[in-house]
Amino acid sequence: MNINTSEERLKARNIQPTAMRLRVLTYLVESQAAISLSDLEKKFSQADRTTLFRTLKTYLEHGLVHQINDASGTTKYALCAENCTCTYPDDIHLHFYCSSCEQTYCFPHLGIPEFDLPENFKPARGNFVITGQCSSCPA
Amino acid sequence: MNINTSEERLKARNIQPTAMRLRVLTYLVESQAAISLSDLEKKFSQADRTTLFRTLKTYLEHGLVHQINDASGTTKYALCAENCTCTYPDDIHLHFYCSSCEQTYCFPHLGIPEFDLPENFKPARGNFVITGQCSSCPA
DNA sequence: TGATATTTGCACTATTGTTGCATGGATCTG
DNA sequence: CAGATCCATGCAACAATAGTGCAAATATCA
Ligand SMILES: [Mn+2]
Ligand SMILES: [Mn+2]
Ligand SMILES: [Zn+2]
Ligand SMILES: [Zn+2]
Repeated sequence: MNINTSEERLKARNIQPTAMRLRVLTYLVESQAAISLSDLEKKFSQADRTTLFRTLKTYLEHGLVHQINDASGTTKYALCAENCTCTYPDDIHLHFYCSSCEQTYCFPHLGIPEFDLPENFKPARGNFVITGQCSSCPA
Repeated sequence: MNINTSEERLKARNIQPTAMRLRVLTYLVESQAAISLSDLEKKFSQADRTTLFRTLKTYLEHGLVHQINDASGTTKYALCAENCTCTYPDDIHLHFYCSSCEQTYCFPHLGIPEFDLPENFKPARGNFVITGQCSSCPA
């Protein structure tokens, strides 16, 4: 499947491509780091908070984005790879939260090793975050 | 250093052993899983929320407990090993959050591998949580 | 004992995340 | 195209968690 436009990308995940959803997706594509709901509020100040919240919720439910719980207290979101299903451990990767600039980065090439869980512990999802200082911030 | 009593354990971390702090520590020792502030509120309903909040904060600042951000929305706390300094990656371990019973487990024997971070990314702390179903919950 | 420092309790505040409901626009069906 | 239906949006309110300011109580020290 070849996805060129934002509209096609939404349709591929069975998301109705409304004006707002297209604009949020464009913002996500352009962002280098993961974004939060309050980031969206700042970017789209004319739109209602609830609409943006539900936009992210819809994206999440349809596997367009994944959720990141860094130590910042606010949930962040980042685009999934085109054919990602967010299954553990295949599609789970490391995240890095910079406590200086408060940006959260995806490291998709750093996969998560399989942990040797005790008998009858069934993994479903994973959240792996390293906190520290990123390369853009002075030591 | 040999730490037998709760009082000694607090003093070893330079925490003044008040009555409340001793009771909370005992509860932490007895707990099999990580606890939240609201767990403490239920357990010690006579005490003020703020006191319990600040007790955990003090424990955290003195390295007696470590903080776990599972996906439950509430921060959890668990006792550190006696000589733990919470440094990455030495003292960081995997946590498991059961979405059925909402308990959070420490797996201290499952260490965290060193990730090959890009140049000039300086790790300081880590939060590694797998969500799923624990061995006590029916499939 | 009196002075000083720490701990606790109460009342508020802040932030994030979430839901109910009414409205408006899009989409479907005949 | 008209009417019915469905979905997205906006507004308001709510809930849960986290955190602060300040004064009273308690412990510690000289
Ligand atoms: Mn990511
Ligand atoms: Mn732990
Ligand atoms: Zn940074
Ligand atoms: Zn369980």
